[in-house]
Amino acid sequence: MREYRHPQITEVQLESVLYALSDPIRLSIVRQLAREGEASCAALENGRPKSSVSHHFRVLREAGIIKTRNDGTSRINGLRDNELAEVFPGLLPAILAVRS
Amino acid sequence: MREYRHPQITEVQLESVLYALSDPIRLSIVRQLAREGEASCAALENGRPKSSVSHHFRVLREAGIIKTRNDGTSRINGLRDNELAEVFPGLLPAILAVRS
DNA sequence: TCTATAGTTCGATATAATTCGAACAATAGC
DNA sequence: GCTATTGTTCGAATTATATCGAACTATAGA
Repeated sequence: MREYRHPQITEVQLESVLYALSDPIRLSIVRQLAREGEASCAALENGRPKSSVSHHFRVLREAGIIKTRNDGTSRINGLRDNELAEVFPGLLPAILAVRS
Repeated sequence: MREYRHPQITEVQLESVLYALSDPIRLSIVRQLAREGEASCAALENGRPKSSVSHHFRVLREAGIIKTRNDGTSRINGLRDNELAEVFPGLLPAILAVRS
């Protein structure tokens, strides 16, 4: 599959990040990535339809929160936490510190 | 007018806060409140229809981000920043630190 | 009491997001 | 090449949000 387009971290919008993280499913995906590091989409599906999960990954990716790379038939997702810390210092840690 | 219902700070949902702040108009209201302290709704209208602005204040209030009290014919709004810091430490400061 | 001021609420419309099945695409392994 | 595995994309239905005019409520002040 083709590569994804990830926004430059400098063009990431605060509003888009907040919106992306305001969805419980997406927030739980981000929490899981924070706990476990990288993960495939399948590892984060939790029984939901693949198309729905794929949609949420897209929102997170386009908001600049995760990066996705190809590995065989899998996509490996990871947080862009270091980059986010450059433009929104403290934001992701503050969110992840909240009891799930 | 009757009093508003404000959620207890302990029942405020992180997702609701993030959602409320993901709207540019609401975020700008919050930034303005952070800069100037308390303000009436009218002071934050910026030429928008009153009914639209009222809607955004409601979203912010129900999310637990602002408190509103009556003062004559005006409502005075203020951030619940101290309370929010108890449940989501560092969140609001991280958001407000971002260049508008 | 009359009028102005400040917001809320209602209702209708328009726009956007979510959800998920079905079809499709890309890779790995036999 | 065939098949299984992983996801993506499309399309359609449902749901949620935003927007804003109009009617309404509540208070202040003359």
